[in-house]
Amino acid sequence: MFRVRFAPSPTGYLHIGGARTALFNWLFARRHGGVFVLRIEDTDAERSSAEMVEGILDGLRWLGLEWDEGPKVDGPYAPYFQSERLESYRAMAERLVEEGKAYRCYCTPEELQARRAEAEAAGGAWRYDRACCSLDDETRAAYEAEQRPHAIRFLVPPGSAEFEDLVRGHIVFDNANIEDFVVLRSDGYPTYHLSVVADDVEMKITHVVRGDDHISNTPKHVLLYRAVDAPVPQFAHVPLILGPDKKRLSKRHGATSVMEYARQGYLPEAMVNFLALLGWSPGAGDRELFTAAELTAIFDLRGISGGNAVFNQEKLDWFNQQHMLRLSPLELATRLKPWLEAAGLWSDDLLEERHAWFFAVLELLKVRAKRLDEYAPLGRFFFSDELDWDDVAVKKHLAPDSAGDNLTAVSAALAELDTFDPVSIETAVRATADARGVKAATLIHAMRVALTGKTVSPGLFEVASLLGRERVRQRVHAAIARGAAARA
RNA sequence: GUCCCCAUCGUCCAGAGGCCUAGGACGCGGCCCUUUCAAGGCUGAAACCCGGGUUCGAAUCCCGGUGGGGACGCCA
Repeated sequence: MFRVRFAPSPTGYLHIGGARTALFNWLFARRHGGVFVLRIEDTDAERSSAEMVEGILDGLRWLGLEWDEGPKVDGPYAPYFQSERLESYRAMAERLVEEGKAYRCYCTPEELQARRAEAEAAGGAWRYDRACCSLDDETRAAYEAEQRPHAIRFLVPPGSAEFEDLVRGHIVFDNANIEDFVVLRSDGYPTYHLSVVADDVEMKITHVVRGDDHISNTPKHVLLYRAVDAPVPQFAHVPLILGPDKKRLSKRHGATSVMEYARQGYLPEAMVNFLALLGWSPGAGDRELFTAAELTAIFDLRGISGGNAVFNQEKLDWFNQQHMLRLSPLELATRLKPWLEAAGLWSDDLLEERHAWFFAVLELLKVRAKRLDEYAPLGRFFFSDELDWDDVAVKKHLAPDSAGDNLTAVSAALAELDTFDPVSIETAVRATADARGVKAATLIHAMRVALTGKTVSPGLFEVASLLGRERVRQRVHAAIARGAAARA
């Protein structure tokens, strides 16, 4: 049974990179019938907050990445907050000290910083000098007697740390390049290295799928696994997501929080599809559009590419539109509700007695919208009689001398229609154009401005049909007046 | 600076020695459709970082260089 985990630190919202890591873990678990664990790494009390935990949970829920064990779900290895598992880390650290695999370090952060700065000024890379490793018994006893605060450092053994990475292959680090890292801070809290390993061991994690930025931490982890005699899990380090400038994606690049995209009108299914294909490929075939369910059926770690990937919002837009196009009318309508409400265009009968009309409207709008936020501005004229007039359009299509007569004629022709469907309307408009010796386009453009206030809209005949005979009549007449006013 | 990772169109990917005249997608250009804008169809421009090997044959394997990224915290 495969067990994977996503282990975010609640020091910020769920960002794009974390979301993709979570997605890969989730897909891997679902693909192999494994368990997806969510563990909150809140051992940095200073920077962690409950609010951020909620933010991360919201992000995961929005994406649909439900976890099998973790906050609010629980499981055999609860609790899933590291701040509630401190005893376990302390025990592991003490065990390492007892076994001579770690030692107490009495150097203060200030001293270390000074020594580090000194070494760097001299042009060398600083590595802890093991000052406290070779303390004589007397000094050590004295320190202990006065209960001097101390951290616990792992004693890096000679040799090398190597591991098999599922996406990179064999990776070797010379232990000489690894310093005696702190595993337990002087305040009794574990550092990341200790807590991840301790938890991954206890939670029986079999595959660690995480960002590339952890690759240089991995040898430390391997050393810890060995020190406590635990089986080393499989690692898979996935490439990072970069901004357009090829730098690691960060706030500088604009929206990086997943929920920010939700607020911008993106669909979670589009985000999932897009993220899945950022750094991963199903291999053969040219298909790019997938649902989450489809992805869980084909996801394979072997399809992860080696190089970093640049986040391309234009492609996200495309995915978003494609997924919107595939939503059922009811589903689309449901997602749109908050947006139309915010625009003051919503009313409950849109999903009740007027649903057929509403769905038809959405059908016309959805090929023109890339995001959910675009429906209201695009289709406002369907829902409200207060048109947002484009002055240039009025001047061009309504103000000309012939415009009034043209519209009057069209209006008269439409009034004769038995049925107010697109085909009948089109026939009537074209016939009117012929009768008046003008191009149909002239009437169509004037009609469009009359009905929508703008020069851009869905097909005029569909628009007119959906607006209905009465509203069309009223708007055309209002437009004639407006045109006359603009002329004067 | 040290260590590690990576390297195919502008971007995301395909390519696991001959199938490559290097394929798809986004974006960009053109054409078609057409009442505008989209969507859709067709189509064009656009890449194997460089240098050495190995091989009958290399985008694919090896070495070096260059370039990019990441890590070097009592952050995670």
